[in-house]
Parts: sequence; structure tokens; C-alpha cells
Amino acid sequence: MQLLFPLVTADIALFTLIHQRLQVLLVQRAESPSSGEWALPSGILKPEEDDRLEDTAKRALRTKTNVDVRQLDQVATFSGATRDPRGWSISTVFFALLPSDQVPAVAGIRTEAIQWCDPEHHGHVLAFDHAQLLDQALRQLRDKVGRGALPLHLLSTHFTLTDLQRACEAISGRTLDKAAFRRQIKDSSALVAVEGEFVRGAQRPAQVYQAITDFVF
Amino acid sequence: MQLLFPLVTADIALFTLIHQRLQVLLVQRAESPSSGEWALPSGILKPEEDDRLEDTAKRALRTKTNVDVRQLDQVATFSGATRDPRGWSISTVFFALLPSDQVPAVAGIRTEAIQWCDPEHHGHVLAFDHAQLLDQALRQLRDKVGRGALPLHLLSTHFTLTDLQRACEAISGRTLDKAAFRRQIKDSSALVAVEGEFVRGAQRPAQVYQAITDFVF
DNA sequence: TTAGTTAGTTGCAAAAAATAAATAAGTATC
DNA sequence: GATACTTATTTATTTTTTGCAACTAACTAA
Repeated sequence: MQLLFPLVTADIALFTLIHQRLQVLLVQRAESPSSGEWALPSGILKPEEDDRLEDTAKRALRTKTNVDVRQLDQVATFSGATRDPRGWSISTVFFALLPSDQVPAVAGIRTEAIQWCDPEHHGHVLAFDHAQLLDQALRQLRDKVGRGALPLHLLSTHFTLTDLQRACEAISGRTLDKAAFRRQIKDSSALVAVEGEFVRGAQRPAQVYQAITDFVF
Repeated sequence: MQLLFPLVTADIALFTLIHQRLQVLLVQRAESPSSGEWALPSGILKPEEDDRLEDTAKRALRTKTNVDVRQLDQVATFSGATRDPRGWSISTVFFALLPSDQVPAVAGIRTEAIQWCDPEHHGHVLAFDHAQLLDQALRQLRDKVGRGALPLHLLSTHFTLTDLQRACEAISGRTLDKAAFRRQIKDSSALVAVEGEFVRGAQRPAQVYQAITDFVF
């Protein structure tokens, strides 16, 4: 069956850090088509409800995974007659970052299961062209961080510079130099030290930082 | 009136060089809404005709301006209930580059006029949110060239290194250093010299270059 | 006290980028 | 034909950025 109008969806690659590893949230589809297969969380546009496609994405995430995100980055829009068996479809892909302490444990309605997976070797065959969508989302996240953007949304509001460096390393997939990393942060002036607050361990206490008030990823 | 389904369009910012200046193609709309106002060339998705949104964009450009482009770069997708008076709409924006010797002179059907304009100071109030779309297209072009991509599609198949440097300067809006520019080109190895072919003037002849066969912008 | 651990800084060499200068190869003019 | 002029192309020099290693700081644990 061919639809007169295209199917319009918003898909999200939601990233988090678990044990210093970058993970992406996948859901097992509960409905046809591709029921039982794994995919990115996805929602169909509801013009009466959504102001913009960003809202479709947020709503989908809330409905299927009980997660609320504020920051969304648009990755790209995929379109065509064959990428979804229901017919001509348009999917705008976003990615979002979530601190590990907000990791959802409960599946939403109409979703069989949700799971955090390694975005590169997720071990599932993904439905539709979602493998490609995820690839591109991951690449865009890496490029952005590689160009100096600080993925603060992966961390709690208060964090140490080592926390942040570990996050960047998890994203880029390689270890970074401590001195160079701190130089870069000094230059960006996107962080402020929280005076008098430290994280203690079996070593010299680490200064706690937070984002400046008007920080944007 | 509110549509049940969103209006889906593809919009193009078509750039060229005229007298060493970067220009973008604007069209004067011949139909409602916003008839008479200036805008980016835009077309409505026809699922029966278009394989992907890229095809919608190419078709729109062909129809309205008699221009055929091969390379398209996706910029972003804009969406919302209020950006187009016809109702909930989705516009995926692309940009393309065209050599100045393929500049179209004739307006297509359903277009009152077409005009090459300075993309930053085009002197028109643009319809819908097209000023924003154009801004973002220009920014993306600049970023890409700033990261080392060579805008060969703005030039003829044969060109000199100075031609190419002028093109990059027109895009970035500042003068570039000759030595550094040539080093960058050597490193990229995206060009090959056309043996024995030179451009002559009142000076030392300039070596002619062309893109390698599998060049991608 | 001492060993161990991570935080944070400093110094330097290598690499890269920006700037300047020199050389090359032609045309136009005297 | 010599000289001036113009732009192409390369070479040299300086400055800035980056990568690496070492060093000091400040704590805990034994």
C-alpha cells in the first residue's frame, strides 16, 4: 500500500556514560512493522500535539522510555520510498546526552524492552535503516566533541575535570592528554570552579566545576 | 485551515561565484502564499515522483530555474505549525554549488523572476523563515570550506590554484595566505595538474588543475 | 613516617600555521 | 634588447599550537 502523504517520524540516539563507556539507548519494537526488532526510539509526528519535530522526538522518548531531555542536536533527515515498509517516509534524526544517574530502568508503553548498548558494536540487527542513522548520529557527536564542544550533558551538574576528560575520551574513543585538555578548557571558559567544593579520594582533592549559566553544547 | 498531514518541501540555497563574489539564487514567488516576495527555490515533495528529498530539491530547481545540479549538501530540517501559513510544514534545506558559466538566465515556470544576490546582504525581505534557512546554509558552507573542503563545484573543470583560492576567499569572507593554501591542497591530494596546460596572462603562466576522478566535495 | 594515588602545573621539543621574502616566467614599454 | 611590471610558485623565517614527559601538590592508608 502506498500512502498519499509521507510518514513523518523523529528518531533519537540517546547517549549516556555507563562505567566510563559511551552507550546508546535501543528499544525493542512492540508493534508492526519490524515488531521484535531493535531500533532507535522513534515517534510519529502529531501536528496537533507537536510544535516542532524536536517535540516529536522528546515526546517519543518520554512515551517509550520515560526519559525527559532538554538539549537536542539535529543530525540529518532521511527520506525515501523504501526505507520503511509502510511507504514513503521521512525521519529526522536527533541525538541527546543524558547523565548516567538519570538512566531509565522502566520501559514505556508499547515498547517490549529497552537496553543500553555500545553504539559501535551493539550486537543487534537494527530495524529499517537505523544502523545508518545511528552511525551518523555517533559521527556527529564525535565531530562536535572533536571540535572542542564539551559534553557536559553527560555529567551531573557538578563534576571534576577528570570526569569531563573521561567523558570526552569515551566519545572520541582514544585517550587525551591531560595538559592539552585543560588548556583547551581554560580557553573555552565554559566552566567555572565551584569555590570550596572538592571531590575527595585517596589523593589530592579534585576541584569541582560546573557549566556557566548560559552554556550551550 | 489546518492540514491533517504536514506540508513537506525541499529548499535549496544555490551558490555561485560572480566576479569573485559569492552569490545565492533567489526567486520571486509567483504563487500564493507570499506571492511577490523573494525566497529560496522550493518545491513540494511528490512521493510518486521523488525517490528521496534530494530529488525534490533537484526537481524544484530544474522547474523553477532551469538548473541541473548533481551535488547536494543537506543543511538541516525546519519544522513547525507557524512557519508557513498553509499549516504544519517541514522543510529540508540543501545547498549546492554551480560554476559561474552555468548561471541560468531564464526563469522557469511559475516563477516571476530569479536573481543572484549577496547571501549576507541580499536586500530583500525573504518569505517565510527563509532568511534563517539561508543563514544556516551559508554557515554550513563556510564551516565545510573552513575545515578544508575544496569548493571545486564553483569552478569549471579546469582551473588554476589562484582561481580556487579566490573561491575559498569569497566563501570565507577573508583573504587567505598563498603558501598555506597551497600546502593544504598538496596534503589533500584532491587535485591533479593537467600536464602542459597553462593559463597565460601578463605574467608567468599558471598551471591548470582538475579534480581527481573520484572527488567528493 | 612512608608508600601510594590521583590532581594539577610546568617545561620543552616537535609540529603546524602565519608571515615574509625570494625566485620564476611571462608581457608590455622604452 | 633592456627594463619595468605582474602574477605564479617556492623557500625561508617566525610564531603559535600541540604532544609528551616530568614535576609538585595534597590527600589516604598502612
